[in-house]
Amino acid sequence: MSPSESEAAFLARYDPADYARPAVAVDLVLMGLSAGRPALLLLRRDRHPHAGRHALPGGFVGIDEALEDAAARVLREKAGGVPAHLEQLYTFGAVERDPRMRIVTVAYLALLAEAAFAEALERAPTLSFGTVALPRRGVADEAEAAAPVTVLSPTGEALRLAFDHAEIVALAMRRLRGKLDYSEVGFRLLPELFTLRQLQDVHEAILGTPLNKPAFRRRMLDRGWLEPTGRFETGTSYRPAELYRFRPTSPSQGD
Amino acid sequence: MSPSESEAAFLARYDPADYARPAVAVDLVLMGLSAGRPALLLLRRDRHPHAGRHALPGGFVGIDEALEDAAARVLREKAGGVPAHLEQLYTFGAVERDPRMRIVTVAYLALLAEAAFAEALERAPTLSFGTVALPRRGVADEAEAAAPVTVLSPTGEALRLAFDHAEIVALAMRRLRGKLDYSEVGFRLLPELFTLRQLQDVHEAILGTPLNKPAFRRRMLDRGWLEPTGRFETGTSYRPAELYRFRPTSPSQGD
DNA sequence: TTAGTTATTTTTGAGATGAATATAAGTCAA
DNA sequence: TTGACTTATATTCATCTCAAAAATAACTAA
Repeated sequence: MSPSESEAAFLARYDPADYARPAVAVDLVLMGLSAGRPALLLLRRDRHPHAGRHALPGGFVGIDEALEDAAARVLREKAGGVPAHLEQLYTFGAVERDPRMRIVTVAYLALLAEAAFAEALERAPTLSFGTVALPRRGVADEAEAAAPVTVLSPTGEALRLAFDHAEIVALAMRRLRGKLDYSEVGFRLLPELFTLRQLQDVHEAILGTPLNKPAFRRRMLDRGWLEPTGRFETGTSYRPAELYRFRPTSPSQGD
Repeated sequence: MSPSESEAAFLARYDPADYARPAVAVDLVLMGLSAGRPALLLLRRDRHPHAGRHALPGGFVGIDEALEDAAARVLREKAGGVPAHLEQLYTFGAVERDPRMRIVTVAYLALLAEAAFAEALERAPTLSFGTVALPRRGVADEAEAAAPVTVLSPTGEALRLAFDHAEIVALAMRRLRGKLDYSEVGFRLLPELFTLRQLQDVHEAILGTPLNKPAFRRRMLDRGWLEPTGRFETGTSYRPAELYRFRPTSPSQGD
């Protein structure tokens, strides 16, 4: 091939080396809050392998489909198209992670607001529900230790997850915790209008630890992300709190 | 299939659905320091597509090869087996990112100590060298803005990178910056024994900003990661600094 | 009107950080 | 040998952040 050959000519006879290829999939950690606890949406497998265990919703990536599009499609297919914040987590590629064949899976974290989470559970009756048991954020584990996460069924038994999905869920929790304080992920779990107490509840649920109230509100307000609406919550006994709205400041990148 | 069928029997006749699959590759950001600046090792492409541009070293993932193993293999093949810290960055899967065929690539960050970096450049004569021009860490860009990174040749011209590799390099820099202060990546760019001034130089090079010396040394020493050796640097004019060694405390996870 | 509960603000103190200064330890040149 | 010079290291002080506590405000229910 001469270097002056045109790019078009080169492409025309390009022969894609055909070695055996791993399959490429996406798996989604559909996370929301339920009764103040971090919760997941799972599918119970009724087939080999790992029949009877619970798995993350996922699907293969189409040959003409971008990774993000595949993740969005799986979200639509499995959770009925509820709105969610999607973010790539990590890619898992151990050789034996699926006994059927070699599958490389790109894990995504999908954050659903509480209403969307409940709606997904209604719309898709095959989805089941698990809460994440936090290993109690000890004092000295700031350095995101490899926290072994346990997923509990609504009745409180520990669920066995299929494949390496427990590892994926653990990573999702770790990522969420790590980003919570300096990114906007916390707001993705809330409705559009929310009180500072609700925001604090979300943070406490994810961190698994109580937070100082005045310090938390000052920090959040100083961030410049909160827009007071002048409206107040209703239906409460006692003094109603002001409702805020999330106002993203900069273009803000996902990681 | 009856649910009581044995798993082995099921696997025996499992027919892996054969849709067209994307190819899976790994690309490595080989990063080190050269003369106090962040630097990269690149390969100049002599073929279509993007002939003449510079690309990250990479390779396809074997059907029986874990992702990390593929990354380690590429490191061996392209950089002559120098030691490096390897860490998965992100997976890029846009449909048209390579005009030849659909390739999903898992990007890895490889950190080479200064000696290893120089050694790789010697051993692999096809590798070329670029420094990363930092867009000067402005005051208010703490929220990892999408910093457009420029890679410069040794003579100072801007290099054009192939494919989406500029994006990958930008992400690598962002990740490095983000983790620098609370993880051990800074030490991966240093030899086993180093002075506090060298450590500070590494941080300043990556952040692109000067740091307060006493505050920096206090912070680092308080981390508990530094083990004084009682030995001192030699060959310097003026007072020699003490040599320290990195001592990882906890098992410490990668991201 | 008063007790009870939660929202919000203010105050206080501890700890981390940045800047400046002081001291120590080496080389080099006279 | 001495002193100038340079850098490492230690100390001091002011500032800032943030947690904890206390005080105040706003509402409901009795």
